Amino acid sequence: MNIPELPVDHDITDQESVYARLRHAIMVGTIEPGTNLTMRGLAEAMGLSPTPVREAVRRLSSENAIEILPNRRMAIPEMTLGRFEELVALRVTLEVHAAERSLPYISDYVIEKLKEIDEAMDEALREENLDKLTILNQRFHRMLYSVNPNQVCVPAIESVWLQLGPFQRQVVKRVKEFYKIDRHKEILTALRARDVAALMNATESDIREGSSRSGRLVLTENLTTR
Amino acid sequence: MNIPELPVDHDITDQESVYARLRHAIMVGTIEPGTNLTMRGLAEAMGLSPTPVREAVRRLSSENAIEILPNRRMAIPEMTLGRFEELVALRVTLEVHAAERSLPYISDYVIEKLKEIDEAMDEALREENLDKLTILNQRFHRMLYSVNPNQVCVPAIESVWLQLGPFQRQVVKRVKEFYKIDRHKEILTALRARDVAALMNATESDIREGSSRSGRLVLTENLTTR
DNA sequence: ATTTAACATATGTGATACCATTTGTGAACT
DNA sequence: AGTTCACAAATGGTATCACATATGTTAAAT
Repeated sequence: MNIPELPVDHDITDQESVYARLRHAIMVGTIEPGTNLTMRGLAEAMGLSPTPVREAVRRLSSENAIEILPNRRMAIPEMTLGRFEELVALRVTLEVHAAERSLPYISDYVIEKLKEIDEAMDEALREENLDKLTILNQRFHRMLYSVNPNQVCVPAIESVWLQLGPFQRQVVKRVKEFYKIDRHKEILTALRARDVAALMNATESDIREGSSRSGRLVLTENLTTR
Repeated sequence: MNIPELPVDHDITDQESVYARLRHAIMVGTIEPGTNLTMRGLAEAMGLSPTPVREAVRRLSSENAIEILPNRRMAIPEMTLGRFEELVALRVTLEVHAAERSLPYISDYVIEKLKEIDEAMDEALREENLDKLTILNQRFHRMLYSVNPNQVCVPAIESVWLQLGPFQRQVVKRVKEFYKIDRHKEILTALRARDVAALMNATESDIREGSSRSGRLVLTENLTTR
């Protein structure tokens, strides 16, 4: 298993750095669904004792990113078609909600920042750098929702991202086949016009086209090939 | 501080029992907003070493039920009017979504079970047993959303409950002043009729009237008295 | 009397040790 | 060859200890 390192912020506890590393790895899909994890294995892989690893893993289990089996062993959950549909539906509901409640707080400065992220995404797409694409896409959405000063839904949204993450890698390869219209451009237009309805529409389309269709295809293909 | 004990399920780890106890205490509002917590304090209060307590507390911090301060100390977050409005709005969105997606899986058996819970709530209201009322209300909603076999939003919903919990105690006393129409009866009627629109409406009204109005009043009163 | 400095106490963090349980392996048996 | 049993290794769970940092307190200095 390959858990990418992350820039080490000093003055951070080991537990938090393990948490950040695992979270990142899961979110970009580095760890395959069904992978079994062990405290000691992870600890050794990161050169730490099991103690901080346990705390990080427990946190991720509470975010439903890691599944605790009845044997007290841990694994990255498998994806099923039913669960996938529910997760995408929840993602749409949560992100449309978050976008709607962010609009009143949007500034031209933030719109400019979002445009820059979107341009970087175009480049990542040309380079076919899928990890980068995933990260930037999440950054785009997170920044939008975070302009709401009392924002409370990003954690819930990220939990959904975490649950879709391991499955992401299989899906993202297909994105180019499906993602014809750039919905981020539509989101930006809606933001500039302060148009709630258009914003909600664009957000929903972005999510649906970005992963829903291709994800469903991958899952149904897997079913037929088995 | 008073952290109620919970029925001890054997074959459960200490970490999980601490987690369950703290979670329950927070959710019914036993612990006041702003309370400072310490690992060793909690450990001593529960007769355990700090290790399992740390893991439980970390999980709750990832669910935004416990706040980790920059000093590495922990506290139950204070409530503000802005955060409260956001939490209620998120609760409405999530629970309306969950209810909608549960309806197709509803059976007469479950409707009967829900009716029983609702009747127990009527009794708790007569007895003015507010803790029991809170627990039963949560059980009612959780059971409804859980009939969806691929359900993935209950954890997100419970995270919101956790964040509203500490503030709950101040609010729930007022509920009688505001909660005139029994929306649970409306929910049951909508379920029996398999009427999506009515179900979503009743769910939203239930949440709004159950806590939103009285909560906002408490918060604005606090602001003026300070 | 107020502020500052020094010291004692309390707290969070992480490594280690020990135990119970589970998993893995290999030999004996059918 | 397949199954079963016994033993070894691995793993999770918790307590304890050591260390660094933060907090609280007391005494000295202004």
